[in-house]
Amino acid sequence: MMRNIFLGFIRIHILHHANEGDIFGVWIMNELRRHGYSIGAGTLYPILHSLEKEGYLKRRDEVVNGKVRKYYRITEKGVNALEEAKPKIKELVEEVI
Amino acid sequence: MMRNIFLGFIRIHILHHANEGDIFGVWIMNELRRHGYSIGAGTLYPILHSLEKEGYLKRRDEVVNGKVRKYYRITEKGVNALEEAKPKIKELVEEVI
DNA sequence: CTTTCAATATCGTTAAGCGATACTATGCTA
DNA sequence: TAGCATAGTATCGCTTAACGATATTGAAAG
Repeated sequence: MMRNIFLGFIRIHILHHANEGDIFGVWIMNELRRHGYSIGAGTLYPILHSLEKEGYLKRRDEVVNGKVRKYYRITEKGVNALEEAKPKIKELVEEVI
Repeated sequence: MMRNIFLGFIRIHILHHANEGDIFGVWIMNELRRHGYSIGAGTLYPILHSLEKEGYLKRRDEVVNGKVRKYYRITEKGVNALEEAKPKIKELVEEVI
């Protein structure tokens, strides 16, 4: 029951965090686990790729501690999508809560 | 983007309405359309069936205008699930909004 | 007993989620 | 400079969910 909702929300959460700073796959997985949710790599990475492909995120490769990380940051299009989504989500949630 | 979120929410919406009164398939479809969302029969009915099977809803058949309707109403288990879900949803949404 | 109609049900296809496993590129060690 | 260890990313194959389209149901009307 909650898993569905969480999954529906995951793209919004990703955009939200990518709006506040640079994020990367493993960081997101940890962040979500901190909040009691978990997502596998096989789910997360395809989502990141599609968000990038659709222009909501942009990618920047960087070497950190000798390992390559793919940092993602929100784009203008992503910001717009996020801002458009917020009131709709609010409406959707407030009816029930 | 919004479709995902809406779909994640649909079970909660169904439970919510089934908590306020008797509901049935077509009514739900219309109710959602009023709010700007749509769901096909091929998606909705399997969801209703599974919610019933898992004990969140109970069904009652009734004849209305010479047609058989399957009315659904929330169960005790459904009420519990709904009440448990609310604060989690709130938390999930408030971080982003 | 045939037709009509609102409503429900399901079939076959497409898309999404997921665990498991493999890959990549760098720094470290010697 | 060859070899190894490791964080992080990528993808394969399977399972489950969403969906449009089409079929089925059963009471009532004629």
